[in-house]
Amino acid sequence: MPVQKITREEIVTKCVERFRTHGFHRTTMSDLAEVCGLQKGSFYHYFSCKDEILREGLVQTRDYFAQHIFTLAYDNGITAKERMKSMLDAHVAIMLRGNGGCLVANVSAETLNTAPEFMPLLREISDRWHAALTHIVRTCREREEADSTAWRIMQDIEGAVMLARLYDSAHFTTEAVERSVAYCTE
Amino acid sequence: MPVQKITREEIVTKCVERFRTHGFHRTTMSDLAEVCGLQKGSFYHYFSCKDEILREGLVQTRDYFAQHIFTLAYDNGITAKERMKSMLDAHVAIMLRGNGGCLVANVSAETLNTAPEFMPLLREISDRWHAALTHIVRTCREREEADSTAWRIMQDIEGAVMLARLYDSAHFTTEAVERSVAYCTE
Amino acid sequence: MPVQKITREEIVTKCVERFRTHGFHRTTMSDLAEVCGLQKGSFYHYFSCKDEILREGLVQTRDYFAQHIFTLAYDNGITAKERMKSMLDAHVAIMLRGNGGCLVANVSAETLNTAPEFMPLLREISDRWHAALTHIVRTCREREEADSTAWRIMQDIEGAVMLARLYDSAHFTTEAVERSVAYCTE
Amino acid sequence: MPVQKITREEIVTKCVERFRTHGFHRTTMSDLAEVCGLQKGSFYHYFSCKDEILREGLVQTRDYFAQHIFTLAYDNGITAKERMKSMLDAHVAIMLRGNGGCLVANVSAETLNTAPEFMPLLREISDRWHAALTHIVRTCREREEADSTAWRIMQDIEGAVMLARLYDSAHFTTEAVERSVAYCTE
DNA sequence: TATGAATGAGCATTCATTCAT
DNA sequence: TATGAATGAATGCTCATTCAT
Repeated sequence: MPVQKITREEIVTKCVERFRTHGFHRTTMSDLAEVCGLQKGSFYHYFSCKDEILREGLVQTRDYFAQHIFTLAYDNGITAKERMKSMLDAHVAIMLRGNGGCLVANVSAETLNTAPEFMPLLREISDRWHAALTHIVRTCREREEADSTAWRIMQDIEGAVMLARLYDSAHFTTEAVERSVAYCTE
Repeated sequence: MPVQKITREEIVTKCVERFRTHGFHRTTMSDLAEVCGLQKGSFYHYFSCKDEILREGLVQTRDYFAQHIFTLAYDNGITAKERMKSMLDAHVAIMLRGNGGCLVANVSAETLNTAPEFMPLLREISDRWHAALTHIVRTCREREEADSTAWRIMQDIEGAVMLARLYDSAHFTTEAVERSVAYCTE
Repeated sequence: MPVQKITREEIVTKCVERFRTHGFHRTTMSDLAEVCGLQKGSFYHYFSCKDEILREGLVQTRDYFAQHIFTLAYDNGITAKERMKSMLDAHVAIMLRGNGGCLVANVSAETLNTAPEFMPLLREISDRWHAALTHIVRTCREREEADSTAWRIMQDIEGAVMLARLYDSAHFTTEAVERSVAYCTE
Repeated sequence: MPVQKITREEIVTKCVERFRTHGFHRTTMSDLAEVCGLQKGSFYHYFSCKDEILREGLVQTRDYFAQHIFTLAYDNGITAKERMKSMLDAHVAIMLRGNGGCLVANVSAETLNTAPEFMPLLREISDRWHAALTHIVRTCREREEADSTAWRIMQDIEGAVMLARLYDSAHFTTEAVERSVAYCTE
């Protein structure tokens, strides 16, 4: 029996990273094959089509963030400020990797009007980020204000990531994180 | 000669709008032809390639914003608050048209890593927006603070537009504009 | 009335020269327009199609050679050697111009199997060259030998022009002309 | 995987034959596909572009001639006359096949001024032919004379092939071969 | 499961030709 | 006569997908 070179999960990870940095439509199945060290034809044993790879990539991203990033918001051992900083730093680091930007923002830009089937997943990732931020901000704000502050932070970070890519400078995100941390009094 | 059906400027306007709402790579020359009421081949009388249409679209957008949107920042007859509101309202209205989002953000997402030749134009549009915002904020803030506040407003608006598309709701942008106006005291 | 910028004859001259140096199929109507300082559409007032330009170019070439090159063979004031030399020198100079090669050879290569309608004209030019050479060689050879010597000279010259282009060196033609002159024993 | 219908080598053989008989620019990818019994798109598994097919065709031709035609010049078992005759007969038979002419001459005519990247390969084929001819002629001539005689033979043959196509008659080549054989005394 | 040759619809682009002015 | 915008068929090429092995 042939050795399984690469797991389905690893394939999805590499593909979604390529989508994030190079765009969905600009990435060919050949690109994905090369990135994964597979042959083009082999992909169709794992996935029925290119769209499915993106769909699964979004699912994996949603779950990864839920387990490894957004959980930082619920760590009761540290202060709200500390949680905010560690969570956003981790998130931003992923977004800036390879100057690729935010997967949700990029996929939204490419698909919202032409392939709306990805919208629910994109919203889900976004919703969970919002929930994590709200949870942190609730330590020092009323429910309603915490809710809108969380959106505001998301907007600030997303805008910062966009500018960080455009101007090739991390200071936009650094300051956006600082501002976000500052919302947490105490 | 056959009557000119459509001016070069009109073509660019229609094409760039298509790029904004449907993405550059997802838009085919056939799409553009249909949008403009021309045959595919006729495009090559006006432009040497698809990239050139985008490039010219960005130039046109830059100039349009410089003349019709960012000038609102320099209107001395009204207050800073009023200028901020009218400028951002006009800008946001364009971005939300057809649920297409921000041209600069969308084109950046699609091309920054794969076709960096568009970066200078994208930055130029962004720079001019920043200059206009800075000019307004200077009425009530020191130079340095005005500068960083302008970036912050841009991030807030860009993030708001992204969320407005994703959630199909204008309240993100409405509130971002309100917040931006509120930076202007008096 | 608009000034006639360029005569039909001049147009044909410039076009056929382009065909000779760049090939018939590699030359576009736009190329021809540029070479002639005309607009593309204007060509169709002079010629019904691209093929017609070539056809007329071959006719013009045939007549030009008959009047200006091959007549040198019939100049009774000078020796056979001198006639051979002056005629071939003039002919070769035209062939090597712009490293373009022999029009008849080039058009033959491109069209003989795909557009045989040009064959009669190509043969006609060739026939007249052969007749001129035969006339010179007859001064010192029997009819039959003169005839075959003329063909032999043509082959030598055509091959020399081909090699002169390939190796970018005129010595092939120089020597072929010398050999041809040497056939004439006064 | 689907059985390989045709080897890369067979594809190149069929394509280059088409280029020789119909010209490079007059041959479309659809023509090549039809000739090879493939779909247009399938070609791009083997070659990156049309030019590459020609390039490889020239390489294959160079190697084929080196192994099957020019080697006849070095056969010590037979006389120089016999070697000259067998080599040129084989060569000419290939050139006259399908009334296509000489590949080197035809490709030179079409590409020397517009796509000079093929020149080195064209020269290489020509050089090897010259070397083979020189080797034969050396049996009865001094080095320098043998060298120029070899060029002379090439010119005679190339010119003969051109005329054979134009007049649809093999007698030009037959006599050119006879003349070439006659250069070998003894 | 894995391959990679093959597909065929579709892409950006070219170009000879048309035609209203 | 001259234009040049417009055409549309055709070109070289791409790419997601299929499938026999």
